[in-house]
Amino acid sequence: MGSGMFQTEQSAVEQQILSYFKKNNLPIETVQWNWIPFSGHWGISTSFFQAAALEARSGKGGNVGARANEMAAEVAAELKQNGQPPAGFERVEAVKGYLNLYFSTFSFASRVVGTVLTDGKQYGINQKVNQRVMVEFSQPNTHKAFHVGHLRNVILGNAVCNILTSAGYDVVRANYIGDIGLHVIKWLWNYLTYHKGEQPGEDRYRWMTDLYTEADRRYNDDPEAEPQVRALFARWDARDPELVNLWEQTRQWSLEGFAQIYKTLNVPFDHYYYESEVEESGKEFVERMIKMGIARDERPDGAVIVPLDDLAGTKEKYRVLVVLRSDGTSLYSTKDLPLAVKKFEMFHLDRSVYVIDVRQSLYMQQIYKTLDLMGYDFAKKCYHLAYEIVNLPGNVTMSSRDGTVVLLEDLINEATARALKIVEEKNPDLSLEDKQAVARMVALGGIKYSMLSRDNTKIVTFDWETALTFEGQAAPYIQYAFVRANSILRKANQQIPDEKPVEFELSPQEIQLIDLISRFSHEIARAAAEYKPMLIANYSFTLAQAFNDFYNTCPVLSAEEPARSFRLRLTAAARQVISNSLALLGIDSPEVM
RNA sequence: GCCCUCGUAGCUCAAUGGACAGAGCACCAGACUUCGAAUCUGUUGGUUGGGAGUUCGAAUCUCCCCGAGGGCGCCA
Repeated sequence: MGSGMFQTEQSAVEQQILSYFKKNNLPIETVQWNWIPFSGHWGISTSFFQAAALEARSGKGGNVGARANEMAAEVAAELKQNGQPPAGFERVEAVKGYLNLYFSTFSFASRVVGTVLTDGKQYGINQKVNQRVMVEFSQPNTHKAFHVGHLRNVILGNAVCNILTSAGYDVVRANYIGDIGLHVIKWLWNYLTYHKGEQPGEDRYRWMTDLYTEADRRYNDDPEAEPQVRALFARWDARDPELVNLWEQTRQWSLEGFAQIYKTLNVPFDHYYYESEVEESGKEFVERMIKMGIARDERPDGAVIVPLDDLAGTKEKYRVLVVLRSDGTSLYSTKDLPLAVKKFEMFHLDRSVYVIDVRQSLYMQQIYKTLDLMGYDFAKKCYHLAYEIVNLPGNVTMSSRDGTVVLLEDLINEATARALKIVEEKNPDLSLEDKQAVARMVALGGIKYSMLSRDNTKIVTFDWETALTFEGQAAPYIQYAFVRANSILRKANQQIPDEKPVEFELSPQEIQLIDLISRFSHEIARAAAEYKPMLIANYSFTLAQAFNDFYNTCPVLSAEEPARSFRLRLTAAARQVISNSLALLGIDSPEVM
C-alpha cells in the first residue's frame, strides 16, 4: 500500500510499528496499510485489532476493541518526536483502533504532480519484473463471422496485455487462428455442393460469413450432410489439391477480414499461431500419448481418449478428454496440446495465459491436467483467464444459426453514426474530418469501456441502448474530462509553469485528485495480479470524477499565484493520467469532442 | 448425479477480511453573459437471496438451503 513515491517515509513508520509489536511480544511481521477511506483526506492507515486479538488470546483477555484503540494511541504517541509527527506526515491520530497518518499535503502534492509531469506517458509504469508471460487471445475461426460475442475477448485480452506490460512483465501477445477443423470443412462442403465456382462480391468477408451460416443450417437440417462432411474431412487429411487450394484462398479472405478488424480496434499481436500448423504434430503427439499409456486408443469402435479421472485418481472431476476422433481426424484438443508445448519452447515463458470464455473451463483444466500427467512441469504455469459471454436481452445467446449475431462492423458503424450526431451538435465548428475522427474515438471508446467495466465473471447483456450510451459511467465521460483539462491548458498556450515551492492550503477536491493520481501504479499492479482491467476502468472513471470536482470548485486560469501555477500543473498531471489510464484500456483520448 | 460461476438500491454494477456497503441509470428539484452543461448540485432509495459457522471484525472465507446461468467422450 502507499505509493512508491512515499516508500521512504512509509517504511520508517513501519519499522517503528514493528518494533512496537516486538516489544509487546506480538508475532506480527508485516504492517497492512490501507488508504484513509474518507474522501478529501489523504494518507495511510493501519489497524490494531489483530494485535489486540492476539494479545487477548495469549491469556491477557480483555476487550479487543478498546485495547486496539489503546495500542493505536500508544503508537501514535511513540511516532511523535517532541509532539511533531514523523517526517513526511503532518498529522497522526488514533481513532477507533486505527492509526491514521496524514501526508504533508503540499510537499507530497508537489512530488506527485512533479513525477507525473516528468514521466509523462511513462507515469504509472512499474519496474521490470523480468518475467515473460504469453497471453493468447481472440482466437477467431476462419470462415465464420466475427461478431460482438467475440469482441469481449479481443478487448479484454488487449487490455490485459497492456496492463501486464505496464506492470513490468515482458508480454507476448499471441493469437491462435482456427483455420482448420470441422467448421472449415463444413464451409468447404457447402461451397462445393451448392456454390461451386462462385466468386465473392465486393465484401468478401461478409460473403464468407453468410455462406457459413448457410453451411451450418444445411449441416444441421440435412441428415445426408454428416457422412458427406466426414468424407470431405478425409479428403482434407489426404491433402486433396483441389480442396487445399480452395482452403488456402478462402482462408486468406477471412484472415484479411481479421486484419481489418484488428486495425480498426487497434489491437496488435506479436505472434500468430494457426491450428493448421499443429494439426500434424498433434496427431504425432497423440501417438506418443498412446505409447506412454496416457491415452487409450479405442479405435475403430471408439475414439482416442485420455481417462483423466482414472489417471489422476479423481472422481467425476476431470472426466474424459477425447484427443482424436475414431476416424483419425483431429479435434481442438489434438492441436491444443502440442501448441502448449510449442509456446514454452519458443518463448521460454514464465506464464501462459489463455483468454477463453468460461464455458471451456473444464476443457482447459483437462488440457492442463493432461500435460501435467505427461510430466510437463510448465503445466502449472498455464492459466485460464475465463470471462463470461455476451448475451442478448432475454438471456439469448448469439448464434450464427439463429441469425441473432450482431456483426462487429455493424456495431461500430452504428456507434460512430450516433457519436457523430452528438459531435455535430456539441461542436459544429469542427471540420468534417475532425468530427469523424472524434466520433470514431468516442464510439470505439464507448464500446470498449462497456466490455471492460464489469467483472470478467459477469455476463454482459448486449443491447444497443446501453452499449451506445454516452452518459454517466462510460468512456465519453472520461474522455470529456480529458478534453476539459486540455481546453484549460490550451488557453494557457500549453505552457506548464515550473514548480513553485510556495505552500498554500489545498482544497479537499485538490487533495482527492492528487491522492487518486498517486495511486495509479498501485492500481496497475493490482489489475495485473488479478487480470482485471475492470479495476483500471473504475479507476479512470473515479479519476475523471475527481477532476470534474476540481474543475467545478477550483478556478485555474483566474486563480491568484501561487495557486494558479500549481493548479495548471495539477491540470496537466490529471490530463496525463486520465490519458494513460484510458490507454491501458485501449481507448484514445481526443483533444476536443 | 458431479463440477463451475453468479445472487448487493427499482435497473446495471462497485466495494485488498476492516471505519458510514458506494457509483451510474431512472425519478424528482435546481445550475450555462462564469476555464467546454457529453458537466455539476441536491432529494429519494439497503435485513448484501435465507440460515449457521470461523474471526476482534464477514457482502467478502467455510458449510447447508433457495434461485439463475453454464459445463460434463469424438463442436470449438
